[in-house]
Order: sequence, then C-alpha cells, then structure tokens
Amino acid sequence: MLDPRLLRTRLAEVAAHLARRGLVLDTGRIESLETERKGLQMQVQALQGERNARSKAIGQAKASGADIVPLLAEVSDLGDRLKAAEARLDEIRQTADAIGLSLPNLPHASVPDGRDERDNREERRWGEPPSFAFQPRDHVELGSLNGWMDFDLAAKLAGSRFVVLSGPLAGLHRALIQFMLDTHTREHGYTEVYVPYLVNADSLYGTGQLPKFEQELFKVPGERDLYLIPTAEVPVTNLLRDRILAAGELPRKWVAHTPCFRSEAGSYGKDTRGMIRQHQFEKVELVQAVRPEDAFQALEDLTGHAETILQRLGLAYRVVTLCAGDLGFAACKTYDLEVWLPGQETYREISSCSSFGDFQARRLQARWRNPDTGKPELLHTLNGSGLAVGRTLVAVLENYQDSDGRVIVPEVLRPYVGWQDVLA
RNA sequence: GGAGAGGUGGCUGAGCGGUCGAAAGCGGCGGUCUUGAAAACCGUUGAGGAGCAAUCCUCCGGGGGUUCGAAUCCCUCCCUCUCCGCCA
Repeated sequence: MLDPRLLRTRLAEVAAHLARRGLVLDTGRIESLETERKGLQMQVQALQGERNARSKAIGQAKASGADIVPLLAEVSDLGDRLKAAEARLDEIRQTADAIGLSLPNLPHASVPDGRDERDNREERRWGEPPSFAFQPRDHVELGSLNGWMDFDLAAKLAGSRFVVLSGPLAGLHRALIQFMLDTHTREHGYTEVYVPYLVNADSLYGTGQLPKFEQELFKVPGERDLYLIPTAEVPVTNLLRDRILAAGELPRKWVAHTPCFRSEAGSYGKDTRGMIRQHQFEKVELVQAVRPEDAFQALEDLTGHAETILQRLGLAYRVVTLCAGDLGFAACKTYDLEVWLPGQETYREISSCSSFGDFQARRLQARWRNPDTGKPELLHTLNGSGLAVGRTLVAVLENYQDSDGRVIVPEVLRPYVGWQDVLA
C-alpha cells in the first residue's frame, strides 16, 4: 500500500510515477473523494466530541444528584445524526481504501523506463554458456530417456503442469534444496524457518497477493478459507505482521524452503512443455527486513546471495533490472537472475530479487522502533528466490549432460548425493 | 469430535456502564549516586488520525447491537489455551 499521505499531498507526483508502469491514475476522482472524506471526517469528529462532552456532563449531573431529564432531551437526536454521518464516512472510506489497495508500488528512480520484458536492462553476465559437440537435449528428453521424469503419470494423478520425479533425479532435486539452505544459513547469515504452506487471507493482503491476484492462487474451501502459498514470501514476510521490532533485532534475514502453488491462470499455452511452469514447485526463498536506509544495499546483497548458488553450480547466468512496466505489483525494484538453458538456447528466469520499500510493511504494520525518534516506523522488506529449485534442476540437467544423455553431478552437490560424479 | 477457560499497551496483568487510553509490575528512555558499571532511588514512557496551532477524534481480538454514555451488557464470528477422545 502506498502512503495515504502521499496520495493526499503529492497526488500529481504519484500519478507521474505510476504512469511509468503504464497505469493511468484517475486523479480527479481521488481528489474529490478526498475532499468529501475530509469534510465528513471533520463533521463526524465534531459530533463525536459533542456526544462525549454531553455524556460526560450527564454522568456528572447524575453523580451530584441533579435532574438529568432535561439534559437527556437535549441529546435526543444527536445519536441519529452521528450515526448517519458515520455511515456516509464509512462508505467513502471503503471506496478510498479499495482504490488504495489496488495501486501498485512506485518504481524506484533507478528502474529503467519500459513497457515489458523486452525493455529490461541487462546489468551483467556471469559464466560462459557451455558449447556441446552434439545437439544438446532439453530436460524433458533427458528426464524421460533415463526414466526419471514422468509428466503423463503426474497428469493421471493431478492433471497438467505437474511432474513425478523418481530415483536419482528426485535425489538430486532434494540435494539442491539442501545445498541452497546450507549455503544461505552457513555463509550468508540467514536463519532457516519452517512455516505453514496454507495461509489465511490476512497474510495474503499483507504481502500484496490479495485482493488483486486471487485468480493466481489455489484456495482451499472450508470453514476457514485458507490458500496454498504461491511463495514462501507470504508466510515468512508475515512473521513481521503487527510487530514492532527493536533496532537491535535488525536486519532480520530468513531463509525457507517450501513448495509453491500457483494456478497459472493467466498463462495458458505458455511454457506447457517440461518443468518450467508448474502448479507445484519447490523454492528456497530469502526474506529480509531492514532499516529504510539499508534497503538499497540489502537488495544488492540479497541478489548476490542468490547469484552465489548459480556460481557454485557453475551455471551461466545474467542479471537484468526489470523495467517499470514489468515490475511486480508490490516491488519498487527487481533484479531477475536468468540462467542459461541449452535446451532452449536462451536465458530463463530462475530467481527474482525485489525490494518493496515500505509497501508491504504498511499493509503488514511491520515496524521497528527508531532509537533516533523513539517512534515505531515502517520497516523495509525484501525477498528473492535463492533459487527456484525446479528450474535449477532443469538447468543442471541441461548444462551438465553428455552426448549419451548422462548427467554429470556438479561438484558442490556431490556431498549431498553420496559422492556420485554421474547421476545414476 | 466432546467439555471448559480466555483474548486489554513493547511484555505480564488489574479493571463497579460515567472523571478509563486504562491500575500495578517488567521492559525502554532521562536523571541522582558512582572513577565506570550494577543495585537503589526519582522522573518519564501506548498506537493511529485531523488541524498552522490550541486542541480534538479513534483504537481494550473482528463485526453488529443496547445506551445520553461500553474495555465493562447482549448477539455473532475469529483466534488461543486446558482436559477427554481419535490420530501422522
């Protein structure tokens, strides 16, 4: 959520920033709502004040034994007037809140202009895409050739966009998770957390998935109405909800491995082959909560932590800054890491590292006590994949294949798979 | 699934329908004392909003109701805890 004060006092500026996302703000409507709100609120507060004063007087009169009947007559219609004014104010508030919740975050000044992924800015490349003396297979071929990956079987169990992994590949998948968690906890200072995979609506409002993106979630119907998490970002960031942290507790750095569930409602026909876009996938997620002044550096650090995994695995990748038009709803700045996939002969997203400013913190009421002011102030939150496990598995298969369709195990993973050098 | 208890400020925890944004303790901050620290003592300390300001308004799990007036009474929903049953 944007700072409501910004919307009131610097509406034109906000509109200009949002225009970079390709969003046209109806400033006239917002201004007239605001004018109406202000008038009504002052009216309501005046009536409330009058009610309080008169009620207090009645209490005092009663205590001193005076006759309160005439006093009661004076306030006879006050309640009704107040109730009517409150109802109108409530209506305006709801409309204004709905608009507020629907507005995305403002892009950071360092974010390039642009409409979609074609306008993203490449920052750097790491590693060389491997060259093969043969026609490299994609992960689907490699998986089925070895009998490790079965989409038909998964379709029987659950439908499209699921997979069954078996044997050494299932083991490698697990090894990747372990390797990522170990690296982030031992070397990058993150605390591992295990969290619920089902969350309530409040949590999804907090991180910005609701109310706008309900169609991308799997809802579990029942008396409780829970949702399967689309990313660990939701439960982990919500650890901060309605809390005031002491300055000494910052920065908080959490890492969590969870499955992620996405309906992929808007992507029919996109990436239908293989494991790239699934309804269920594993991800190791990095989440940080920092002081506002540290957020910019924290994004660089967090992105670096994700990059470390790719580097240790020896996978070529590039880093791109998302342009304003491609930015996610809650983010003010995002770096995507894209790994080289020989099967597609292209770089594909494997991690997305974002800074949210105080956008999520405001919805979450996630605060810290600033020792300089003594006041609770909003935190800044960040998160990034470190990494998407399914896509990392794809990358390892395709980059480490030989001409016979065998797969070499990257060295850093060997301790996790019984020291095999070839997957078998 | 059955029975019961409870949700109050950063935390613990009091609170007859009226002067209660709320006792007390802890914690925090400031001070006295001390070479310094601890202890002790004194003072101070909830959050959000409107307004240039004086000041005013809202908030005691959420929502609704009764009342001139609700933390306190009623309804409803949510959550937590304890015991019994079942169970990975």
